[in-house]
Amino acid sequence: MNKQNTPQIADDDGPGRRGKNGLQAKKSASTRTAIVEAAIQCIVKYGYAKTTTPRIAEEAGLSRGAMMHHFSNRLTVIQSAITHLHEKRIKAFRRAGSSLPPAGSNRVHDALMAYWKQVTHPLFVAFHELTVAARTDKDLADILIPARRSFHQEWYRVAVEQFPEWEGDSEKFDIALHLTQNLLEGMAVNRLSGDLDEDTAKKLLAYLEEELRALSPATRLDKVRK
Amino acid sequence: MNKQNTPQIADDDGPGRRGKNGLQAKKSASTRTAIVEAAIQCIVKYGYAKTTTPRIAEEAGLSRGAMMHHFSNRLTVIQSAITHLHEKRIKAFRRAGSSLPPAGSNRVHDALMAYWKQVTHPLFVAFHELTVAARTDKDLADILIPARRSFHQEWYRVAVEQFPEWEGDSEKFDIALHLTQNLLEGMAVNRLSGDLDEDTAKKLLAYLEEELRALSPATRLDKVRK
DNA sequence: CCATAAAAACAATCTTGATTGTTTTTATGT
DNA sequence: ACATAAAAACAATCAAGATTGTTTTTATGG
Repeated sequence: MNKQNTPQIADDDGPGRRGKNGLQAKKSASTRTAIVEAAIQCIVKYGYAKTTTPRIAEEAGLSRGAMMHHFSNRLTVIQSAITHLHEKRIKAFRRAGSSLPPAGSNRVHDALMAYWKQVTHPLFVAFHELTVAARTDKDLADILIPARRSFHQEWYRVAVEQFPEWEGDSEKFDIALHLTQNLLEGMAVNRLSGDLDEDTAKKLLAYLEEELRALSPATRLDKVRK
Repeated sequence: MNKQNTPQIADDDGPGRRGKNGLQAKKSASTRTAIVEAAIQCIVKYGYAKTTTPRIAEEAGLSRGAMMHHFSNRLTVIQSAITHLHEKRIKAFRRAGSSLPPAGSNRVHDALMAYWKQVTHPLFVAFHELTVAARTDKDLADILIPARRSFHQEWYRVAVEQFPEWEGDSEKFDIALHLTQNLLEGMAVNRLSGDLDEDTAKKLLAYLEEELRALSPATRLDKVRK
């Protein structure tokens, strides 16, 4: 079941992948991640359309020629950036999930705040830029959509893991999850364009927290089920 | 490096504005709107970044030279497209608002559906594209942000007009409006990237409708069906 | 006849992918 | 150990295509 989904990009781009170790391999890997992180930085700073190869190279502190030595074309840089971004997001998400308090009424609050922190992070901005660009760029969509699916799958998994008491009521659980996702992401997007001030955001988060508590079976009867 | 351009863009771009009327003036105005609508079409079809002057001209069925005769540069086309878009949205919104049933428990439902229809319309896609682009394009932001503010102001105005019974409880009213706006726009955005299926959307809309009813003072005394 | 719409041609810039040259690291034969 | 060859990292430049704004030419209506 978990066999076909091993998207560890077979399409190894860049120069020789033969040298398993050694000084060169280390340096190469280091420059590659520098380029990839520069690309992400550019997407956040200038937007996807203006994330050009000269800009990425400049941000990474290399010549464009050197960069093209590590990535044969622009799209492979973007592809690596997406997987890099994806892994970082997943990692941050798991960390946030596992650092939730073991039990108590604050768990909903903390989880909500953790997710809000996620969507107000620059990484989300980058993903949002890519998502919008992917709407009209099939090549990009083919790379991005699997990553998005994987992320939401992981989101669901962590949520189930953190709130097992909800498993009995999958209908309400689904509503709670999708409500949270769509509202918070909508808030995040509107916040980016200055359409959502901090004050209103706080109120909405507080309201959503109430709603989630009401949807939760644990507090439905005012007692914690184990 | 810091190109500060004049914000006081005269609304009047294009060729001679002398001929107030007459056949030529009419034709000119007609081609202008054709160009503007072609620009909007391009934004929806290709995205903002790929909405280039040759593409707009092609979409409008003119030569690029003819188009540049009516609009001195690319940004003025975009500016006209934004105001055009803005007016269309406002108009559609007012129409939807005024066609709500005069009273009854279905008014919340109908209003919700009307707004959902708005955000699933291509016009919203265009606005969303522009909004994302404006994040990293100050010239565009200077044009777009006032339009957005105006629209949300109008949204608020229509909402107050349609639901006067809420005026007494402005706190809950604000929550209801912002909740609706952020959730539905978030849903609309996720729908564009295939992250929200129709089924889940329906469930979320139904859930939100319940919530809005619960927030409404009109049905506060009614027992909310659980 | 003249002003405007429309089309075409033009120059400047930018981006991309490719090619070529230079330096540094790694491998190898004696 | 060491000289030398191979490979990789890095840099610089070039040609092709696209986009933008400007200018010039043609068509058309009053």
